[in-house]
Amino acid sequence: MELGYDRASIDEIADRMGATKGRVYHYYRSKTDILLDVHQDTLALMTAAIKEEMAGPGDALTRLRAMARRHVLLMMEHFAYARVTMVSTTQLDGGTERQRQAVRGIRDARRAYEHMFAATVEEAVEAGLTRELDIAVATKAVLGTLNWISMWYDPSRSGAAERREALADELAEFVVCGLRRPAG
Amino acid sequence: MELGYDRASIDEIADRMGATKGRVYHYYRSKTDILLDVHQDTLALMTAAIKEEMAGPGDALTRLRAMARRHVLLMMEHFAYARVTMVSTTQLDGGTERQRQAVRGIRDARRAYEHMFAATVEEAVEAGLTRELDIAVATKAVLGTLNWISMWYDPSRSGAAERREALADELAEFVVCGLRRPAG
DNA sequence: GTCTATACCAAGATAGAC
DNA sequence: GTCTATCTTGGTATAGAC
Repeated sequence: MELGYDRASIDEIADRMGATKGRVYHYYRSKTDILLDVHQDTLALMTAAIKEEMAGPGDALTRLRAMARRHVLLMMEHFAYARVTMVSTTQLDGGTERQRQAVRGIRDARRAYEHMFAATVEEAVEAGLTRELDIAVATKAVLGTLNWISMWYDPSRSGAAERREALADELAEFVVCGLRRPAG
Repeated sequence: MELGYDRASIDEIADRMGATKGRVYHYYRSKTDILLDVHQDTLALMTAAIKEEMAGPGDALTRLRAMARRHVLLMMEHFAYARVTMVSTTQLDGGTERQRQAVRGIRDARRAYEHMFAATVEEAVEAGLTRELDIAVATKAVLGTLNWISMWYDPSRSGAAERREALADELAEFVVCGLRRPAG
């Protein structure tokens, strides 16, 4: 989270655990495997939560708002994971076959995650709740608003639960308004 | 753009120039200096352009739309620079005093850049053009939508000028709608 | 101004004692 | 399961010929 993948050396990681390399390598075969694990855990956690919200009550825009809110709250709550997952997405590449397979799995999981948002946007469009828009681009816009949190949120500064709720509400409102058909 | 800062070795850079290390080090004292230059050039270019749009005609939301459009078009046109600037923002740290000073300059320039958007959002709020919102968060939301392009746009795939214009319009519309006071 | 050759070091990974 | 010691490599940077 603080240093990025490349700058975070195994020695540094071990230091923060109050240990040495040996311990790290007892649990992980390689540095890449650690990163892959972080991605998998984060995606699994967030996918489960968003799937829940997606199945909730209300029309498509109401559910999209709930998904956005939840997404923001999860990112803030698990900020270290979220930030790593966002920032190092493009750097995923496996050396061994096992790792390449893991990378493919992660890419698929990411696509599936984004697709939950895209599908809900599409539903909103078809229900006539939105202005005229391109579904793919609108989905990127929504996720951009939400994911960009990983670039500016500082958990040590605004970590209070109420503050997080307020941020989540504000950003959810922004994306819903960005899509919604103007009244009248 | 393709590999990120750490993975892009000087050897690789030289290769793509059809040269060797020697040439690179003839023009740059260190790898860090190359990155600092990319940041400075990008910020200078974009700041000049957005300042223009900011001084344009129309109310605050109209100008914000123009700024957003221009921001998107610039990011796509200078995509390699834009992507590097976004992705490596947090990795800027200077070893020498000269570099630390450059980093400070870049941070200030970034703040000033963001402030142009924040000031225009504030103007829109004060003119009563927006719904009720937190200016700082709304500005982050706007820039998130726009900057997230650096994570998904593929210039080799959708590089046609009309396509770029359409993307810029779509995203600009999204952010304006995200802020605007609902009619009625 | 550009190259080759090389110094030098940080960091990933392993071996083996305890 | 954890450590220390060590191997190995890739990558930044420099020296100096052309």
